[in-house]
Amino acid sequence: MKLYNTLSKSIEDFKPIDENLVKMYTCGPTVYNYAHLGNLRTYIHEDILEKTLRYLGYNVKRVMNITDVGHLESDADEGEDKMLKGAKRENKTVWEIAQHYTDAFFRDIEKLNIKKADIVAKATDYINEYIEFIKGLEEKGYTYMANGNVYFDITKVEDYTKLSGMDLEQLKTASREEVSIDVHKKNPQDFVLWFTKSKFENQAMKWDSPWGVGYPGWHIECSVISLKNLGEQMDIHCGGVDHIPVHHTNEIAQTESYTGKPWVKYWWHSEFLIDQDGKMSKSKGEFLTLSLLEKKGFNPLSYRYYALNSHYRKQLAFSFDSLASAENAYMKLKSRIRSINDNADISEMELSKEAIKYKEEFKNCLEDDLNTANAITVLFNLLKADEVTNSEKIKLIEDFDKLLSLDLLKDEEVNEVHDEMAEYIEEMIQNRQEAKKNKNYQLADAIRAELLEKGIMLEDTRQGVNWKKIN
RNA sequence: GGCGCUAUAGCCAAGUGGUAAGGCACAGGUCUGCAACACCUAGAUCUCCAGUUCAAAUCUGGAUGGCGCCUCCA
Repeated sequence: MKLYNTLSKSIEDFKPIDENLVKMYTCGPTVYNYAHLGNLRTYIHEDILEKTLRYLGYNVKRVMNITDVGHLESDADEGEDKMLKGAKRENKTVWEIAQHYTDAFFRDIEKLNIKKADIVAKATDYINEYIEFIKGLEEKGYTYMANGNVYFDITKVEDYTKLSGMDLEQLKTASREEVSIDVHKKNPQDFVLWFTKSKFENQAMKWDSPWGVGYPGWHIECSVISLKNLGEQMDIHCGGVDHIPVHHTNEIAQTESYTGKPWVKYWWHSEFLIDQDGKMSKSKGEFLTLSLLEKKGFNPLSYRYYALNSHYRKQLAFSFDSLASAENAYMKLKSRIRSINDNADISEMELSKEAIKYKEEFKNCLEDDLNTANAITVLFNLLKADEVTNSEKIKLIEDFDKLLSLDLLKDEEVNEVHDEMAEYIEEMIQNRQEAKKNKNYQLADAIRAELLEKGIMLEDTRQGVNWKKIN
């Protein structure tokens, strides 16, 4: 399998450290608000990555953190704590906020058919481990105290910017004006490992530590949670591109300083979903959520289809028009599959050479740095293929859908109506057929119009009359 | 101010040296009393300029547009 590695800035052959187990870490959500569509796009592609590895026969152990301890707006200890801000807004304790949005997150990913990570770790469950970790860094001389906070000294690290490829000298001299500067830092890139100074009187999340009562810095959780659950080295670390220059860079600095070993073999980053106004951002306030899509009548899986139709390393510009077009395509795809499903004999087990060719093509697309758009094209080509039998098609679609997770073979119960209603519909159809036979088309059309008004659409097919519920 | 990504038909989007996948929408057709469904068919020389090459959307240089990062964010 070929995979792009941010560390080398090139596509590499994927070879896990231990061939029997792929260790994978994915940065999870900060639970002070709902996940937005951009966040979810990343989780969809991470899901594809994990499922592709499993599809190719690897065992995978995947860890995801839930950030439930407050992040500040910046290391300068300014702005507002996010959890606290959420709590104030909704009149709840920070713990309630965290629980509420954690639950909402898992509901969202379930609707999108995203597999839950094997291990889901809450940041607040690892406080003692953070303290041990910071102590370890302190003993090795990587830290300093200033203004009550414990800082990591990046000048002690060789090649601090190896992931981002940025030039530290340039960063020093040319920083944007709006960025507030923490005067206590020796170097602008130094970051806080443990805070004891907080401007927020009612900061609810506090723990005792050798440096005083306070709370952990925001980079530390990913390092410690991964060390605890995956050991000192891992294969793939995932996240959004925004994490490259700061969060992941700092994770590498502290983790490799702590263990003295190279940490992550492949860094995997997903590009942004952008809005008409640019990047979608939680802190901007207004943002698109999955439940908003549902309110507008979209199927969550249409969004999954939409996301899979583009590449994870390319920005995607979101619009309701293109989502609607994706939903249309997705619904048509499902209905085509349903029509072949009706006359397929699934008991047949052996796949022909022709059918296996499609399976290979599908696999090749995913092995090519997760080219999901082309994988879907293989699916469309399969549907059109004359040389493949219907039962083989169904078998292959079942196989593909283990990965795509678009419920391709699942029939929605769109036609669920009361028995009385069903009887009524059948009766009306009979009446209409009768009218048609008598060439009374006016009556036939009137019946069709009447049913349509009740939300029932008729379809005259070669096999007979079908009806379906709309809206 | 610095770093980086990107530009393909009305829309979404693959393709990274050999003469443009796929989907949606639209149009034409088959079917149908009509409509819808389904099926078939048609449709772009790849932002612009210059260069490398027998050959470029695909490599190089430049221009222009869009976007991201350097602040918490996927």
